[in-house]
Amino acid sequence: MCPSKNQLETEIDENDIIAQRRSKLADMRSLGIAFPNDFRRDAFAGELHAKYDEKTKEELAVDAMQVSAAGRVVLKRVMGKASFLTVQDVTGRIQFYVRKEELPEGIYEDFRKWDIGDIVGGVGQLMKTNKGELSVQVNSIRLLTKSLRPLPEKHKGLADTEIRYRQRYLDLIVNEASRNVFTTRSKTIHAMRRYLIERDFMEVETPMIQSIPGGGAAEPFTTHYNALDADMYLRVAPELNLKRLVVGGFERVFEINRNFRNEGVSTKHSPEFTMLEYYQAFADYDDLMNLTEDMFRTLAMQVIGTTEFVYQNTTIDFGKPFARLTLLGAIAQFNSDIDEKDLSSLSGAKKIAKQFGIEVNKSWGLGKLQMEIFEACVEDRIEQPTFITQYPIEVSPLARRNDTDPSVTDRFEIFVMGTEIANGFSELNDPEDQAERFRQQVLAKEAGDNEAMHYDEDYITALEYGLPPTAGEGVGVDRLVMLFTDSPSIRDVILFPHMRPKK
RNA sequence: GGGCCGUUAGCUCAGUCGGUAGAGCAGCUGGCUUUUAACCAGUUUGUCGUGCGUUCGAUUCGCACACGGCCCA
Repeated sequence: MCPSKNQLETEIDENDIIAQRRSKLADMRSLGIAFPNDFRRDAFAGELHAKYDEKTKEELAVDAMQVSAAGRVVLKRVMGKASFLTVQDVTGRIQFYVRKEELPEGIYEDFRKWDIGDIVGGVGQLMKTNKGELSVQVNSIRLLTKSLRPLPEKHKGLADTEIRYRQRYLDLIVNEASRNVFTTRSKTIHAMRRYLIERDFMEVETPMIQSIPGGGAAEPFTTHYNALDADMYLRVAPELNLKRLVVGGFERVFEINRNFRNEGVSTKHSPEFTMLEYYQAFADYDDLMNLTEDMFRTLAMQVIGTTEFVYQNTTIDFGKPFARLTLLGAIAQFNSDIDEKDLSSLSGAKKIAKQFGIEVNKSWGLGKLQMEIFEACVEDRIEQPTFITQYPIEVSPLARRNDTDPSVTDRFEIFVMGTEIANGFSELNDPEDQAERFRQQVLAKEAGDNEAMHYDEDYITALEYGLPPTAGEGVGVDRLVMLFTDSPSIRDVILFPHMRPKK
């Protein structure tokens, strides 16, 4: 009989270290339960340090506190009759002091064979060593889970980005900085949720699988829904459904969830990314800029404890009022040789676009040209948080027209360190205008723009029932976490970034 | 999709102007009852990413491919 593929792979993957550990596990199996689950702890490393680091050796000796702690062995210093183990749990590291004479007969000899990476539990007295390190002097120690594979190098850790992403668990075991990134991510999302709930927003979940992908200019992933026998899409945004909910009377809603865009991968783009999207009735884009500014400031304080932080060697200040510039004003401000007037005519804008080496597509209107020029000569250069407003109608098919200048919308995006962090606007609630904008999108799609939107008839119907005056915004959660954690790549803040399957 | 860089022991890395490889850590053996990346002595481990080519000989040179990273579109 041929061995299965899995067996083959396992065999190929084996080396001496794994074989030795597997043999140790076999010995454990022969003695009884090799993977026990009856050890209970009453202490965590981090709490022990927080509570007792200040106590002296003598004070601890008088108290003679008994604790039981558990975790993964990350360092060991074994001597003939006594040893020190550094054990890591979810809160940090605590040292175990293991003395042969305090353990039952024969246990110390077994213990000496345990490996770095094993999960152990120990019970004993809290004490301080002569060098002042808080430790648990164990009178009972058990191997709770045998680790068959050697951990990465104990000091330099795991550096190989491919392994860090593919085997994130290893990265998390070994690299404290990586653990911190993901706890910061969790705190950010928690604080965001609390911020909105405190302001009477209701959290909702809307479909990931949609028959018409809407709400964003992006190419969707496609799939087939067997039970309905229908081709479907993974959503590119929850926008249209959230606004349907506002039509339904939920005047403040938000969703923190994944969006999927079948597009390029880069340090700033992941095809599967997390977005906060929220809608507030009886508010406009100006209200949301104010809310965004306050929310970002609040999150920074709550999550990293300061509104001033360093991102890739640049100090970012969320404490000062965020700059606000119109799209055309920003282009003019960052390029002293460009005048807003030149940007306002099709011929002038084309000329400027060509100066920046932009390949002008014939189907582009003035608005698209202006957007391209902005991206070419402003976006990357914005460092401190800056709202850009008044985006052209052509590139904002769901946003409300400005009352005084109908060629632009009441829309903003906020940029930090050359990256768009959020996009919001007063919602277009005129169903007839929206229908016309959808028709323009369909024309663009037919002309070959894969990112153009579909015509969503039901959404128009919803608007015809009446969407109250509303503003909404999407916030790139991953990108915000990148800022808070000083991470250069979006993959660094996603636990399991997509990788090409290994062959 | 294009450009550049990388892939060597379980991990972190060196190296070979072409003669099949080393260090530290981890592992193993021995010693050590307050260590701190413990220490001391000894010791094991590699399809040098894959394939093809050039060559007497390729981990090293060339080409292709795979995977990853960064930049650009």
